[in-house]
Amino acid sequence: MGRQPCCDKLGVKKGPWTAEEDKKLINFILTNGQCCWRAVPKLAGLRRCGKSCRLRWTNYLRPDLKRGLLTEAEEQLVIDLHAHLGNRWSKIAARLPGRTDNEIKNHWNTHIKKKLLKRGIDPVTHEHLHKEAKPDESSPSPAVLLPESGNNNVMQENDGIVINSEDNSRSPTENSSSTEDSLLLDSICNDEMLLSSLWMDEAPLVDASWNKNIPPAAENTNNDMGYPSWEENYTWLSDCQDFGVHDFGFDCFDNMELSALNNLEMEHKQ
DNA sequence: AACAGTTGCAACCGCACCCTG
DNA sequence: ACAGGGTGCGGTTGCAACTGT
Repeated sequence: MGRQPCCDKLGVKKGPWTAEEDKKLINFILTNGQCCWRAVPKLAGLRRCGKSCRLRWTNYLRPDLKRGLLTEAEEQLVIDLHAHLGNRWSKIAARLPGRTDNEIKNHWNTHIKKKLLKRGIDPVTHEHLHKEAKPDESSPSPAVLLPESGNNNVMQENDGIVINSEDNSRSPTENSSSTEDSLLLDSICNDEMLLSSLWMDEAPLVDASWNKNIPPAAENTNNDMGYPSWEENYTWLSDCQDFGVHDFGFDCFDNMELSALNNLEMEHKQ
């Protein structure tokens, strides 16, 4: 009812972001931090809606993002958390450092859903689609099978939702996830308090460190959450952005002067 | 090589929630 | 208590890349 649109539809660009736009947004956020998103496009010189800027930043440009496919461990964790939380992707994403809700949602819809269906599991309820196909279901109450934590397969009862274990064919050693992933998974799956707190929405979010208005220089310092430093992320961005994040002129890097932007911009145009 | 079908992901849309005055 | 603005979230769409014929 008379609610103002988040942006003036006229003159607002839509569709894929260009390298130039990314650069502007990154520079702006790194210089000013995240402030009122509505004001960002104007201040950053972008013809985009503030919402679009926020989405682009949180889903793609944020330097603390991991790229690439989810590891087996992460995938299993997503399944586990989904069984508890349902389609609350942001809550799930909060448990997977460096992953975004959008990324997880996409991965769920394109990969995990199919995998579960293949195994005869309903991706919505996490219950077996064909009970008869599972003759040994003698357990009176549904149980949650948490992913391998070290060497113990933990069957855990939980709120009447069944999570099937990962493909039985997958041996623990086959789990290609990194030690970090395993530790993360272990810590989460073994932490009943955490699991219950997920229900209560009270647990501290793991990515809470990536927050508003943090000057890049401060962010650059070590954090005790073990997130990649800005230097590390810079490397990531270099790898992942085809236009080269070195074009961005992070002012937190001594040797990255804003003036370099212009040079690199020219480079990009070639 | 060309085309059609499929897949995967980035981005958009609209609603809901939260905060502030 | 209420209204309005800002932000976050989940669902959906569009399109590029990939695969099969």
